[in-house]
Amino acid sequence: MEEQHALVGFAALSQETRLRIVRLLVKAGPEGMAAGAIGEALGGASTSRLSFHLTHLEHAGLIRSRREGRFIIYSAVFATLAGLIAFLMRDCCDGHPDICAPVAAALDCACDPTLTREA
Amino acid sequence: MEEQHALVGFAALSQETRLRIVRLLVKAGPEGMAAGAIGEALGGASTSRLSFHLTHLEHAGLIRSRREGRFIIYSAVFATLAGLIAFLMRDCCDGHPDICAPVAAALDCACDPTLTREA
DNA sequence: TCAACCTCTCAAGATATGTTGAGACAATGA
DNA sequence: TCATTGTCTCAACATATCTTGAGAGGTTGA
Repeated sequence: MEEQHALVGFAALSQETRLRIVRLLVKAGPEGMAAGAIGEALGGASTSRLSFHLTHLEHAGLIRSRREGRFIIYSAVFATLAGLIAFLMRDCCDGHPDICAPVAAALDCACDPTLTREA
Repeated sequence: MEEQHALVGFAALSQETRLRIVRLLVKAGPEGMAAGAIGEALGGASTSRLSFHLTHLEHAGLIRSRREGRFIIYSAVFATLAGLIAFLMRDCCDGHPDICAPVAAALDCACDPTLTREA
């Protein structure tokens, strides 16, 4: 990931509505959610406001959309999220393998830790 | 980490000068760098501008400062960086352990993968 | 075709953010 | 004490961003 992409990504995440959308879609997984469902989950965001932020997030590459009938379904792009994290922490360990341990530990999810070494 | 802290953190990272400072300090490790050295590494940022962004980052908890003689040394706060990542990806794996694998893989540093399971 | 539905686009005002330059504070060594 | 060095604070301007409301574009089922 290049700096410019990272800047756009972090800017996209630095707004309350957008951060909530991303976290919602991270939880929703690849199936994603329709724009209307996102709006409901967020509780009373006007459609234009929601659309503005969804467009913003899509331009940042953090989410993607697909049409299903009259619904537009949004889902998180996990590769971009991974890229942001990688860009931020790149070179953190050069000569100091212990330093970024808490960062790795932050991914306290159910992932098999062996996955960390692949790809 | 709470939402408000995460928002402040991502906002701090969404500005070119600040993102460069953080990456510089991530590489510098716990020893950190003096404000002047940071300014030189960044190449021609005025002192007031640099100070503004350093203060901003410190308020966001992403860096900390200590005085050494007439120098002020800044260093990255890895726990906050870890918190940001954790906040973003929390619950990503519920029922889908394979989804966040690329995110974990993004931490392609020299860390011992077993560290991922600790703390 | 028509009405209902879901979502997007656009322009305008309010608010937040970044940059600059001048000046001030603190620490050092002579 | 004084000059020098390193860094911070402040106010003003320029710019970017968010919200709102009205309106329009596709899609569906009758």
